[in-house]
Amino acid sequence: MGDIGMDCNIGINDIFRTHNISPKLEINQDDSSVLECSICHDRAAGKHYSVVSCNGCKGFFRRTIRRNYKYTCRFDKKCIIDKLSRANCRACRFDRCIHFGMKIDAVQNERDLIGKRANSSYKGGIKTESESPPAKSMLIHRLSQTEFDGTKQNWSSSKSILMSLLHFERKMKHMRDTVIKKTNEFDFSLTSEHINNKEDGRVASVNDIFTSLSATTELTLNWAFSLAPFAELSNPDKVVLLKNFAPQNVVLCLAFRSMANKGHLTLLNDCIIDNKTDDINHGNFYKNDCERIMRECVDEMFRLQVDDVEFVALKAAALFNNTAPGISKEGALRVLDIKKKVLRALTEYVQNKINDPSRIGDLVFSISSSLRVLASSVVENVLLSSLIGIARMDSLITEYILHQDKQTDQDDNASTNQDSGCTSSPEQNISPIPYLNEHITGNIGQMIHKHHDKQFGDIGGAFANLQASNGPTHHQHLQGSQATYFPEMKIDFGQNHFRTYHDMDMSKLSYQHHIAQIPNLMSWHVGNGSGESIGEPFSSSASMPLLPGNQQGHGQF
Amino acid sequence: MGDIGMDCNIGINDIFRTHNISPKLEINQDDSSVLECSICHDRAAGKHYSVVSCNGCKGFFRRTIRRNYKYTCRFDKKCIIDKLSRANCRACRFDRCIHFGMKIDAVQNERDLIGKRANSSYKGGIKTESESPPAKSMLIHRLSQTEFDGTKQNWSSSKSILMSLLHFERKMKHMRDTVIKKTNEFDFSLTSEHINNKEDGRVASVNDIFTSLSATTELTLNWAFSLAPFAELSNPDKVVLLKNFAPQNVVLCLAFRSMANKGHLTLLNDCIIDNKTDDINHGNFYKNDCERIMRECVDEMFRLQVDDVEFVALKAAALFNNTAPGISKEGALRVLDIKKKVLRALTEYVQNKINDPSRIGDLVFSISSSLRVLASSVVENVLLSSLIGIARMDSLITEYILHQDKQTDQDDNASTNQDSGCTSSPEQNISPIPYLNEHITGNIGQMIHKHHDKQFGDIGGAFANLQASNGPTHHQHLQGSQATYFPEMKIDFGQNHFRTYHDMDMSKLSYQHHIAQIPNLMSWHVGNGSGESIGEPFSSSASMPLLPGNQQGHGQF
DNA sequence: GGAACTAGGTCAAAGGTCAG
DNA sequence: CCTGACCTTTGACCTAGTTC
Repeated sequence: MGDIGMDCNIGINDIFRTHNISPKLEINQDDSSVLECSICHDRAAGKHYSVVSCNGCKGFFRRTIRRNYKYTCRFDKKCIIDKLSRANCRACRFDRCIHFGMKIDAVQNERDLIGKRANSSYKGGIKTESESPPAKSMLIHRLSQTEFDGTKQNWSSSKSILMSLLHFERKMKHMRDTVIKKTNEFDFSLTSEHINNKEDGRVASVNDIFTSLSATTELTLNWAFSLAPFAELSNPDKVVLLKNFAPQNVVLCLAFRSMANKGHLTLLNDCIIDNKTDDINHGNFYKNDCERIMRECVDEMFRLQVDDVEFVALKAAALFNNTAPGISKEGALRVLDIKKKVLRALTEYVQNKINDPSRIGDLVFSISSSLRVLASSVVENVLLSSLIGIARMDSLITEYILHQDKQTDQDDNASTNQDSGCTSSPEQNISPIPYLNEHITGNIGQMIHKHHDKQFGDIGGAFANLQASNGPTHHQHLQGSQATYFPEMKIDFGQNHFRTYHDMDMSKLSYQHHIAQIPNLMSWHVGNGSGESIGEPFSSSASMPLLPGNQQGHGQF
Repeated sequence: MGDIGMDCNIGINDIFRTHNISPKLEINQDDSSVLECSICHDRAAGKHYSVVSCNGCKGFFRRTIRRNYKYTCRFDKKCIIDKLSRANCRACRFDRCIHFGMKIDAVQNERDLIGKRANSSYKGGIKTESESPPAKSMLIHRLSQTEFDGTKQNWSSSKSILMSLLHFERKMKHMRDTVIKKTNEFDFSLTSEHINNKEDGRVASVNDIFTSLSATTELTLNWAFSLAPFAELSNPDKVVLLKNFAPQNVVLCLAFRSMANKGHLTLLNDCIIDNKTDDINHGNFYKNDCERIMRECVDEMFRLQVDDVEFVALKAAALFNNTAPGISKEGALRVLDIKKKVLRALTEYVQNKINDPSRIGDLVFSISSSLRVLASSVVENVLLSSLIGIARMDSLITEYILHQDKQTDQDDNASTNQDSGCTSSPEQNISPIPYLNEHITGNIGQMIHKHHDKQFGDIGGAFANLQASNGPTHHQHLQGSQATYFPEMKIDFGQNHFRTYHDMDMSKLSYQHHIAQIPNLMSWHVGNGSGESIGEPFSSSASMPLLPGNQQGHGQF
């Protein structure tokens, strides 16, 4: 209390000053929620005792003065005062009130009881259900309505960071249906699929999987671009971060969404992937990933009971990855700064939330350690799905999950009908960074992914020779109607698959000789269920011991 | 929505806002004011944590959450909870609290003191404050002095955990030279190598790389078995954890050892791998991994200035992975408990060491997020090295890095001369867990890794045909003395390589048809630098745009 | 008169206390 | 040590007085 003297220059000046600085400008420009309490960074409710402050600090100051409380800090007078911790140390909170200029004299004496609502009308009438929902829904309404214009986001305090993240998370949720609907217009699947219902919901088809993947990616982009610190990065850095982050986000969101489930994953469009029952549509192709994501991520999230705040913070930490391959030096520094802030906010939140000193480490370690490795697995699956011809990809998946730069130098018309709005903005100023897709972790994946050589014909020929020299016994499926991914091969390839080839813009991405390396996979995955697929390369059940289930057995094998 | 769960979206606000949702509906519904506690039917004192409840249950719930108590019912989880018996079974009482909807998130963190106890006896807060500074400086001192004998290990307190870990870390360091010397007796390399010195030290040969890999693995096993909580696990669980951990540990130790370096990695035997200059021995095979490990791990460790304590704690957290594939349920629980203790110890250490609230999150996130993905990349590299014939593996690498179960039904004598003492113990009681090598993350790697088919001869033949059909121009290096990995091929394979084949026990692991799929990779990686390597499959610099640097240009290409 | 502010007050539901 | 009756503080929401 001794330092009150410093701020005792209250008087006529202050009265004038209040008016002069009146922040009307900000208020009507944006929503009032932008104003932040000087003392604790909570949302302010206007000026109180000359200081922009929240209701809590207002009441606290009034009570303190009225009742002449004296506080003593039990620590070293440096307590952090934010929304979560402001009640922890009243001495430091009051210090801040004084420091930021709350006027003791502005606290008036107790008034006469004005209690018009004395005990009867207020309680019964007002609070019964009819009025309390408006109050709450107003907040949510305002949160979801408020348009953060980027300049107004406050990323300085832990609290405001988490609030921003939560806000935009909520916003993305609202966009979900719209995005899914739009994405649904694109047909990802290349095979006819059975619709399959279980007690938990509709079992995901290949189309469902890729629709959810694409929609998740679109939401991810929207989300990232809403975040002020992200928007301030250079365009190349934005792309680098997004490419690095998008696959991880797929895993993260999938896991979080599936947290409460028992034994299945719930896709963005509410379809489920079950790792227990066999799936006739995708032949257990995704089961392995599914099992891993559940064991390493979903179960861990469930064990930890990860909440919304922790989820958004981990998400942001993964986005702002200062070691993302290809990031600029300045970008790395800025990104690191943000990452640290986010993780600091998470730490403070977790430690305030629960008195469990092991939680922060457990949470961060358990989730982050599996995130990238799972993401890389998912990416490889997607890559395989496209190579093998299970599904075709839209531009979003191609660019942000498979990390294939879009090029426009050649004729491709198949991929033009499906540009999703938000992708255009990040793409305009991209410099040609040599990008390593590190989600395809190892050498094998990377080799398949990266090499753009020009020996298509050569390898294609080698491949053809391989087939020829082995004779029909082992590889005769390649002569069936499904066997066609190489225009050069000229072996009865159907229109359908030719289109696939173009849709994926594979001619520019030069996976050709690698495709040549996985002929078996092609026949394994393509065109089952039609009854006429020929030549399973893994001809006996013993040959595929690691894909359990009954994907053998269709056709005549 | 259904997306993130309606009740999960507790924002920070909600912690303080719970009381807004307070419709007094129940009041007039019941007679006068005799509200009844939902949990124990005692007289309620209003709503608490969203549930109409009595003061007792309110306080009980708050204490349980605050202090993170875990209860176990001694009976059959059906205990009656009423006013008289509510204190009899905490587990069932807490169950009812949860069941009737008490919100964990509504429990706030501790607040400032309000009452009278300030005068004398209260000890909260002050106690830890005054004791922690000595603990900090003393810790390191005592850690470096204390001698543990294994049976006396104390894993209950944070301090003692870190001391144990530091102690055994130091012990491993002392064993280094011995282990390296022993490992050196085995010749890993299959090619003649040039010895190359740079200002920083000797450039690692292939032999150096695998010697260090094997020696690191051996030290890892020794280290793990020294740890009391590890030793108490079942043998199968030990193996599961070690297989999961060993590759990560390779990355972790490599990065930590190289932390102070600028631009190169230092192997266990002090040789260096430089990612800048070309290396004629391994033809830049490892450069990509090297670059990634440096950027994602070494640089981050340097930035964070990770110290010994933090290092050992992260190591232990990675070892005690409760989601390791194949772990038993009981094992997972025990391992989780240890992991949490370790991470708690790390958290406390970091927060005592430095007043930087962001550090713990930054440290754990930055290191753990890249660990597994890097490890999987290294594993794939090792796998490729052995498949391609760059090097042969000893039993340690085969088992703990490549995760290939040893089998003894066939004749192999080459691997008997190098069993390293500690490996025998975990192996005796291993039940045949189907083990998925998750370090080879994606489908591509997993397919290569997992399929045990019986088509060796067939595919081997296919491979031979491929070589033949391509003619000598492209693959003729395979006909050099190094070119022999398939006994069936009968192309001049030397005794040495026959032994390699047996060492790896490849006949059981059947990578064969996949090997057939990567012929190009072999010629790319093998045997360049000798001046006579012919037929780089990636023939122009434009063909490998994603490996920046100057690795093109050796040989005549 | 009324919109915008900022004093004031209210009270459910957080918190803490400390004998038992 | 935990319990729980009892007390204090908090802060979202509301009213009212003042100014423009």
